[in-house]
Parts: sequence; C-alpha cells; structure tokens
Amino acid sequence: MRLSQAFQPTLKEIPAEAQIASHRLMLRAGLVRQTASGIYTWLPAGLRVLRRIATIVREEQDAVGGQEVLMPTLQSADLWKRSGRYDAYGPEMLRIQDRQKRELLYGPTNEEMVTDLFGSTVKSYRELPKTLYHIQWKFRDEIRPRFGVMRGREFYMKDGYSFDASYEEAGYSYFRMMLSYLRIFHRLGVKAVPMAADTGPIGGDLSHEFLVLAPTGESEVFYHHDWDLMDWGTSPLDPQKSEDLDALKEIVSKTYSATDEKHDEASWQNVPEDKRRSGRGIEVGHIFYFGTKYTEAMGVSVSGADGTAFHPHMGSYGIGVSRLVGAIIEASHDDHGIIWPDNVAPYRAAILNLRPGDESCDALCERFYQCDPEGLLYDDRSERAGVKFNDADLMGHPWQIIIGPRGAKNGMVELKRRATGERLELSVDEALAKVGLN
RNA sequence: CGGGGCGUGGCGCAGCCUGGUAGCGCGCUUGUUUUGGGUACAAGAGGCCCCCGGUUCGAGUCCGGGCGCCCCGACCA
Repeated sequence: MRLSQAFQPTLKEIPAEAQIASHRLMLRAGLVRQTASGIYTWLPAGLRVLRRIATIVREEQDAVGGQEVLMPTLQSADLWKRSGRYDAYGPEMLRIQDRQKRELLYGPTNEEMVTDLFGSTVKSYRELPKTLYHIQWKFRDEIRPRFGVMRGREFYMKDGYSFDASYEEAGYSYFRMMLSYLRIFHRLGVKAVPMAADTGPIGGDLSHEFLVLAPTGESEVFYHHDWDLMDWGTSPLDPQKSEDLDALKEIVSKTYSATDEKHDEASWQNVPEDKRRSGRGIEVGHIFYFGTKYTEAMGVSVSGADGTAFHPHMGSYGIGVSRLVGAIIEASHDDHGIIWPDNVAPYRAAILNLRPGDESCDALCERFYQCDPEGLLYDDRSERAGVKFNDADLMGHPWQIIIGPRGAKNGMVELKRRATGERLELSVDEALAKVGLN
C-alpha cells in the first residue's frame, strides 16, 4: 500500500477521550474510530490486524479438530427462553423487536444456538466428539464501556463449543483446547498464562482464563516463573494423544498461576521464592466445561451404545479477538508508538522514502515495494523525514526500510527493527533477505 | 445505575463567572523555503458554539428540559 493513497488518518494530538495507551495509540495510528460508546469502526490497518489474529485463531482451532461455522448475530428470543437465560441474562443483553413484534436479541454468546444446531443434527454417540466454533461479532450492553476496544460493547470473538459423550471425554476436549490456546497466543507474540477461574454452578477444576501479561492489566496475577520459560511453539505435545493431554493437565496443575481473586497464599508459599512472579494481566480468553447444563435445559440428547439416550457434555471456549488487538498493544508499545509482533502487524515492513522525487531513492523504493505491494506500506508522501520516522514508529511496523539519497546512490539501505531500535546498514540484497522479501 | 466532568472549525483547547462583531495552537489549501527525527515565513479556506424551549433590545455565555461522550465505583470476553 502506498501511504499517499492509504486511508490511514494518523493523529498528532491525542484525542481527549482515550485514557490508556492502547486506546490512544489505536486512535493515533489510525486503526479505529469510535462511532458510539463502546462501538468502533475498524479502519483498513486495524482491520488487517483483526483479520491476522482471526486467521491464526482459525488455523490453530482447525488443527485440533475444530470445525468452523458462522452463526448469526441476531437470535430469536425463543431459543433463550428454552434455556431459561432470556430472563436470567439481564440488561446486558440487547433486546430487539422486529416489525411483527417478534422478540429478537443481538447475541452476547451462542450456547443456545449451537446446542440447538447440534441437537437437531447429531443423534448418535458415534458422531461424538464434535467441536464447532465461529468468529463473529457479539454485543454486550456493558454498564460502562472503556479502554477502547478492550472493553467495547460490540466485540469480535471466537467462541467454540465441544460436545462429548462423557465427563472424561469432555476433559480431553478441554485440555486439547487449552493446548490450542497456548499455541495461538504464542503465535500472536504475547505471553498469555492460563489461570484457574471460577467454575460457576458446575464446580470442578475445568475453567481457566488466559491473561496476557501487561503492566496496565486490570487483574493482578501471580504465577510460577516456569510459565515464562515454556515455549508452546516447539512443544511436542500432540493434541490427539490422550497421554499428552494428561501431561498438559499435569503441567497446569503443578505450575502455579492465579489472579488475585483465586490467589492462594498457602500454594504460593510452596513456589520457590526465586520463581515467584507477579504482575498484571488482561483477560483475553476463557475456557470452561459446563457439563450437561444446556443439553439438559434444551432437551438435547443422543443415543448411547446401549440404545438409551443421554445428554452430551459440553464445554465452551472463547477468545476476544478484538480485545486482543488492544491487549497486544498494551503488552507491546513504547513512548513512540506500537511495536507489532511480526505475526499480527498490519504490514510486515514500511518503506520510508526520505526524498521522493530523487531518482535513485524512488527507484530503490520501487524495487522493494514491488516485492510485495500488498504486504508492505510504502511511505511515498512528500513529507519531511522526521514525519515519516515518527509515523512509522507510531504505526509500529516490525521493520523500517529507510531509503535516503545518501545510501541510495551506493545501493545501500538502512533497516530499523522497531522492537529493539537496532539499525543496520545493508546492501539491497542483504536487506531483502533480512525482511524476507526475496 | 450512583458520584463527578465535558460538549465551541478535522484534533487539542480558551471564551461562559460579569450577555454586546467567535478566538488560539495543531492540522488543511496555495506559494516560497527546508530536506535523515513532527522546518520556517507569508497568504488563505473552514464554525446551525450538541439539540429544543425560555429570559432579554441582544444568548456560545443566564434559566429549564433533552441528547451525547468521558472519568471513578459496582459488573464483565
């Protein structure tokens, strides 16, 4: 994309309504615009990030056997009356009437809908297990939206639902999903730690929140340093092997982590003092097992091996995709702007033409740009060098390919790594290789 | 929903107390200049002062009502 033609309105001054870093940076970098309280328009660069996150989520969910569907945003109230949640959910649920006075609602979650879908389709234990997920806009009429997209009313979320024949099987689905989540967050370039969460009326130990560690997080967290050292990108655990899932369960149960709400001083004392870590975190995912709550309430059952019907066990698994955009920025920024992890950056690199109109600069910039016009942002504006440096830092491209008249004559370019500030003087071929453009 | 605050060119704000021709900085346009970290000068464009009603000769300013947004709290992917 040529920046001179891009719809990417960066702001020099900070909009008054934004209080926290990610919100300010998202507005300043031209990723989103607010259109109503807690409701945002996603501008091209922001949308790119949102999609890249969704793509990673999708790939990793598919990798553990998830099957993607797309359920609607609007749901019939009848569905929710069947589960009893139409009255239980409260004013957080946005209720709507159509012209025939039929009651609808803008979905805050999809347990009812997916259970109904499953029940009307699956009739035998032989078809289990099944895991369905979708990535869709949701609406929760928060009392007080804040922190930009981190706590919006409308939000983009991946929610998945597993159906199993027994509690034991459901446990495997649960830990398979946990493994998928650990890999997702690893690929997104953030450190996210699963922490035991309240299980509600079902009880048990099968509920975890995933928190991205960031100094501005809403929750205080305590965890064993080993969580920092685990590399889920190279983990050999196989989501299809039950013994590997047992091993994961073992790791999770033995490696302490908790939010302040669930923090247990006695267990904490058992963590070696030099291994204790505490900080703040932002909740970006939540997985839990809830048994037959919805299959019972909605009368969904399948035939077992002996011919008698039973209610499948369910789990549900959420990831706040739009919230993650804010959370990643909270975890990865500095005074100058955003520092995008490579896998989620809207553009893999920016090309800064320090002197548009200069023959050698233009030619060299074009050479880089033509390698990947879709994936590169070419700052070809007739702005001063300083403006371009500042905007590039603000927008947080992982690499800046800096091309000025000084080096261009000799075929040299400067590469700046946003995350470290490191600068390299390289030949054209070296630079292409470094950014992965050849 | 309780408490607090704000609504004035695209953005950030002043003006309101004490009513009398709507201002400043940034951005934008044009020209000159500058050219490796938000250049400088000059000339311009751009405003139902959130909405409705009231008081007044006269309302951005005072009064009443509404709407919107933000912050703190309780609540949440």
